[in-house]
Amino acid sequence: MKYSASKEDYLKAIFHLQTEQSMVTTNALAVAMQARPASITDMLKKLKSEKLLIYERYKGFRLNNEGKKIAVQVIRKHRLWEYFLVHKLKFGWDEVHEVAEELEHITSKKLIDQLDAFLNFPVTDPHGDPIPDRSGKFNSPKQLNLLDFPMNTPAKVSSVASQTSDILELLDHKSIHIGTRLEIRKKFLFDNSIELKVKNQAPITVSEQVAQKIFVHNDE
Amino acid sequence: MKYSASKEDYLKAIFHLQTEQSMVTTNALAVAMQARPASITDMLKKLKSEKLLIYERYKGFRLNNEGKKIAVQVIRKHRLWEYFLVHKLKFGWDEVHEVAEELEHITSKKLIDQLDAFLNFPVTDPHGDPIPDRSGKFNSPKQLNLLDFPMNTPAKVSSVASQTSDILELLDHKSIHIGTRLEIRKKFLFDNSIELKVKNQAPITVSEQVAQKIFVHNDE
DNA sequence: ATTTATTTTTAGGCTAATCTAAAAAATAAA
DNA sequence: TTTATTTTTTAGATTAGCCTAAAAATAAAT
Repeated sequence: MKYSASKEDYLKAIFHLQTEQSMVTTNALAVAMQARPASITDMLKKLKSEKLLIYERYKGFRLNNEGKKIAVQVIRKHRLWEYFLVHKLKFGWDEVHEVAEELEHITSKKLIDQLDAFLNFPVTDPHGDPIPDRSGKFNSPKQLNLLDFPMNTPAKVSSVASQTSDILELLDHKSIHIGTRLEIRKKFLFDNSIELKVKNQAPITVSEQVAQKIFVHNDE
Repeated sequence: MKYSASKEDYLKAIFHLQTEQSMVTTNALAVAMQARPASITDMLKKLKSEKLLIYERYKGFRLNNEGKKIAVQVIRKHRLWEYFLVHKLKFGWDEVHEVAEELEHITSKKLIDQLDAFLNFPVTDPHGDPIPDRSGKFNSPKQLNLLDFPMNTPAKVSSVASQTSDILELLDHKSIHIGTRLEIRKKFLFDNSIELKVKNQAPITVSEQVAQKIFVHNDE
């Protein structure tokens, strides 16, 4: 249950890649890890023999549950440390990444749980990315129209579930992009349209069809 | 100006050993590092070629100024993290060492200086050992009878220079232990006895013989 | 459906930090 | 002062994580 910093970095990188492509390729990981493809293959064999991922040569790979669990814990540590650096040590949000890359490999479970409590269980890091809780559950993105957290809670756009130029044009026109912070102001039962407030803008309304395509997460 | 965790550990261990014996031996370091003597010799050659210590084969070794400087910075980091763990994350003083062994190798200078400020520039770690400041200066323990800092400055017992049961009984009776905070109230020139104030206690007086055995450091 | 290009893997090396076993130097003892 | 003991160093391996260069498998193009 103890992995080298390097292995943890691989698991984390694979985790991020496999949310985009369900099968990850050697080359993609080589780019992400800034390493040569041959090195990736070496490490894949080790991670496979430790039963952290499924992998068949020439066919790509993906984490299994065990691998995901570890990756998520590393991500949790990374984001909690970033939060600590910004909110307690007065770092700028743009200068915390490198330091967190080191801190995320400290192994004490107690350390990270106490840190979490000390920080009051934050749900988003300084870049707005969700911080998984100690059981590994993310403050997971939800469709804007199905949002269950209360009105006026700050939310942040994490993805758009359609890449058709029609919806992108619409969102672009309303200045809604990945990362945009917004709040729900009102839901109209008549047509399930939603009134939103984006910072420094007049309130805008989106239809149910649009809201279905926008994924947001809690961002308090 | 960047050294591996392993090298930092060697420098730190040598630093501690050379306060006791001015020339450190391969075997002594092997014991301290829990490694075989052959491994020590290997590393000594590397550290020598990096100009961190003086070393002649078969003759022992000691850190030069550059080596000491690095060792002290590692010790500073270790002790600041211990302080953080105890005072902010509610660790017990007896469970912080291992975690600090990892944290001390994080390389960001800014991190450690911001942490220092966040903690309000503490001068002693949870074990009562002095924390060097950012320039590397120690708040070093002094014999209670030779104390040069002003009256009523809070001081903290860092060690007792004798383990005979006679003196331990006396100190125990007066509730003076390692870690006890006290202030000097008065020095009597007649017999060099000293009047002390320990928190929540009536003032007490100790003889010169006792004061000589008590080492304290500044603890404001 | 071959040929060509790309991707991935294998084969063999390198470095840091460790180890064991054996040789050499220093120290202690007879 | 020679011999024995202890300490230290050398010599040669090992492991993790990376590399380059070449071979093998897959994918793309004609």
